[in-house]
Amino acid sequence: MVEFSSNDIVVSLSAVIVSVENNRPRILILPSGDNKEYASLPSGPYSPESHRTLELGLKAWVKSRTGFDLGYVEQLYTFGNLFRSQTFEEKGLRLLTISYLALILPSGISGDYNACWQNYYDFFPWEDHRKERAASADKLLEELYDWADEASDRVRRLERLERIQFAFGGGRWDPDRLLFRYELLYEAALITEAVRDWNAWPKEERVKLPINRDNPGRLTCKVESGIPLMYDDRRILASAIGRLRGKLRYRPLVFELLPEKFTLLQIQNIVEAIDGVSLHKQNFRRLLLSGGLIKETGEMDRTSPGRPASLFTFRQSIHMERQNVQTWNGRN
Amino acid sequence: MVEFSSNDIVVSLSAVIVSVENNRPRILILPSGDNKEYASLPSGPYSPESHRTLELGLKAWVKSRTGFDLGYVEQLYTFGNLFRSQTFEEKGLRLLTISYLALILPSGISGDYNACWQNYYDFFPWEDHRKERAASADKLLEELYDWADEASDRVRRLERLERIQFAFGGGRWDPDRLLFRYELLYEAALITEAVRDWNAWPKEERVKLPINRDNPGRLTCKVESGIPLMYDDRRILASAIGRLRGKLRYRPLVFELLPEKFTLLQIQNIVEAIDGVSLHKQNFRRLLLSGGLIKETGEMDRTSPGRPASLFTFRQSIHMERQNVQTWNGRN
DNA sequence: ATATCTTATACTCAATTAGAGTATAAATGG
DNA sequence: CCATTTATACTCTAATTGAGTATAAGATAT
Repeated sequence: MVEFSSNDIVVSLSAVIVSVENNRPRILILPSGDNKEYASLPSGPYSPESHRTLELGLKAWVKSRTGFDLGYVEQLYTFGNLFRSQTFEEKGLRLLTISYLALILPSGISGDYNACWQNYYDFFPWEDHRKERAASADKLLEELYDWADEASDRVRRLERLERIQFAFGGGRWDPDRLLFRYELLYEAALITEAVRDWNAWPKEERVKLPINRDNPGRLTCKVESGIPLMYDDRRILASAIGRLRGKLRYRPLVFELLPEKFTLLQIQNIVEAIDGVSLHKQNFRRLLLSGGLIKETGEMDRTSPGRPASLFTFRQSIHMERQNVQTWNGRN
Repeated sequence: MVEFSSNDIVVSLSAVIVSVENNRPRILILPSGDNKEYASLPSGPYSPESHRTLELGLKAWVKSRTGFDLGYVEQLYTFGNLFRSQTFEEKGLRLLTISYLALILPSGISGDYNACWQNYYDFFPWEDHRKERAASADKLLEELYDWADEASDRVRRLERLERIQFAFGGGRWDPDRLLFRYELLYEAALITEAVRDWNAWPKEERVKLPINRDNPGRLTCKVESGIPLMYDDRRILASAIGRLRGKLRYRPLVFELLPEKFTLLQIQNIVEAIDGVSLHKQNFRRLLLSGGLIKETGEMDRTSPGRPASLFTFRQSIHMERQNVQTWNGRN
């Protein structure tokens, strides 16, 4: 048997906690302040002696940092590569981060905690296409084309163009590709963190960083590319939102974000907020009704103007995640 | 900042390495022997000082244990709960396992390595429905109904029945629910590991184990429920195969398991082997041809009897994972 | 009361896709 | 020539999707 030694590994648990209020998708962050330069996701170290499972560890940390009791929690990805967290690595430690996605109902934050809600489009301004294609998407696209032009040879240039096409969709805008877009923008040094990370490391290590832009210093604030976060927290956030968008399409996750009783428009608004696109109302309705996941309560919602809407509940019978594929592709 | 201490955590990397040969889906395992009671997945501890990334660490271990250079590798899930690995936990260590799925082309194993290929239906005999519904599926189903009857009250009994329905499909058999089925069988103590784990722990801890069968000792070999593996390796395997099945449906992963040039039947056979179901040949063909992922080479395959088949290659242009949803639901 | 605004809901229609099957083609070994 | 095997083309129907139009039922302004 091989000798196990892992004294130089630090395991941390990070949470992307999402809720939607007033058509705004929000996540919980711990703001920057004092000596902290960047805001960060709620997180804490995993300690086996106090936590029976990883998930319980995560919940305990989130509770202690934000006051929230998490319900629906899903593990996402474990990050462990080099060049993620300078402060740890300088001490010879490797940071291993297990990331989680959590969905909760909107609610306030007690004054005891230094956490706050923030619209996640503040971090990805190019992602919100609900009213119209986000302006910053086109600006970033221009910058990406410049970046493609800067490639050292023809093959590399074509490869960059192809990735740009895939990410920003010659044909259709695909909300699920959020992470792919983020990583492309990072590599093109259009994301603040890319430049920050590049500058932080000694010269001889720089080539190993995942930026291959020839002049990474040229990111200035002329392009709106969102608020940076600590370490690679924005990447973790991107992977979480990308996953959430994808999963929403084939699993009944929306109900985690809805009250006991809700109207069909409420569901649609939440899905649209998360996906950043507008949907065809009548078809969305048809899909929901045929899906068999919800049932009418008989009650009416009269809080909004216009004709009152039926209130629905979701069928409790579906404890199991229903595998029913539900798609809502009809754009508006 | 909170004090980080993780001297009591052991991080290991485990691989589920899949290839398909002669319509048999196989995984690489390290057989039991000497003082090892159970076979296990190839794995090794993560050591930050030698591995830049988790994935490189995994590849290095796999190379050293089996001689294989992995190509396509995908991270799956990180397991870290208590009661996973008695040997570690007795020493006060918590085992954290990051699991990976790898796909490779079929090839032999050099005599230098003590690894071997094994059909994965040996571990999940109830999962192969290609020729007909697996016989063991129905036998296990009967046992599960007994288990449901043993529930302490009516509500619990109904909940069990519902889960059984969902897993073994009143309506349709869903290959993707492999993990769900495995966990149900484990809980009903129809999986050898369940009984092993239950017996291994001191009495006062037993209630916390995820088995709530009233008499777990009654698993005998009267039901064929597959070969057990070390620790929770069979659970890891179940999650890997479940994920592979699901992902195969909407991502072009099959090509990792195919040679440069292939016939359409070869693709179909691989998909059928992995999914454990039979598909409608003509419709499968139509789907592949309309998908735009493959192109004809002009050459013919004459190695099999019958009319020769066209040889295809997959379009190299698609570096990016194509998001094209390809479904093959037409059963035979 | 009536017009107007707003949202909900019902219904239509064409285009596409899925599921299942029939028919024919091109090879092989007797 | 035959049967046998696999490949491939084509048909047909039922669903599903994407995009509309039409109508209903409230609140509010005039």
